[in-house]
Amino acid sequence: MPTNINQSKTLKVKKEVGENVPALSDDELVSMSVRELNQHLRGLTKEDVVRLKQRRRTLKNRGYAASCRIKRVTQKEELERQKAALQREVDKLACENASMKMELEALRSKYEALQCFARTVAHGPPAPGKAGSTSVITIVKTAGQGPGLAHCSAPS
Amino acid sequence: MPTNINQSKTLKVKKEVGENVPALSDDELVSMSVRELNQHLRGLTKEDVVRLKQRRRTLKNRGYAASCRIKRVTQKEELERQKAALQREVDKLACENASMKMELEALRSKYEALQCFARTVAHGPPAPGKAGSTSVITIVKTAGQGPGLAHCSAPS
DNA sequence: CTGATTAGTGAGCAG
DNA sequence: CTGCTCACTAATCAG
Repeated sequence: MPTNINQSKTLKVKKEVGENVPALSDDELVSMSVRELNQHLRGLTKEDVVRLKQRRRTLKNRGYAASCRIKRVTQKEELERQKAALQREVDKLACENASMKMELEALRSKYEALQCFARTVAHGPPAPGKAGSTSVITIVKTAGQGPGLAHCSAPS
Repeated sequence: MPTNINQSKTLKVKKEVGENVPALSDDELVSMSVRELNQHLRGLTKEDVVRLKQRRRTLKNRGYAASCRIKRVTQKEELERQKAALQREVDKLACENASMKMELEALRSKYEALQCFARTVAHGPPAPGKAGSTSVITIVKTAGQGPGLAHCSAPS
């Protein structure tokens, strides 16, 4: 609203001064180089020159303020984006962590079972009771792994 | 600047109308209940009432704008705070993850070593060579753990 | 001088 | 009406 007022005022004044000035629009004025501006400034009252330059400054400021607002929301969005990415990474790591914890526990069980078995065979070397050793191996196999124990359990 | 201008104008007008009104300050006017305001409104021109109410609205708006800006920066700080907390959690989880990975690998080594040992004793039950079994046990002990293997390795 | 930022202001929406 | 937010403006800062 105040912009329109200022604009119409300025246009009026310029039309009174002379019709060779095609009543610059805001867009024209704001996107004009300093050199171009000086060309349009020829033959104007010192007061009009000041007025026009001030209008240009105001228009420029309007754009700066808009940029500032856009930048503000952009930065905020960027922050939220980074936050979301970090949250995803936390979830991923937590998941990996949980599965590794399970894997570790399973391996510990297998290890203890194998330890039991080792103790058994170590204590009774001359009499490898088929029932005892086989049962231990069976339990171990259900714990998860295959090749190592399977190979180990193979009767020789 | 425009605020001061408006203020002085308003004060002037009120002083011209009557001296019973103690020339309300901005703070007084803005922090006044509607009931209190109505008391101060008695005996004023309809125009003055409108002017005073408008000034109050403007002052209120000034406060609202300030609140809005404070809220904006507060929210931004909160976002950054949360982001930092998530980053810390990521670091913590990544650390845990790495140490668990190492633990898992160590346990796997121990497991394989024990597997080797078990195979050895299973293959040669009647001749438990002290050197062979002891050497395997020694290797396992360097891998990390103590009690399980130590107990297992105890010659019986 | 140019561009960015801040506080104040009115418009306008939501409750 | 109250409170909040947006766009605009002038003032002011930084380069």
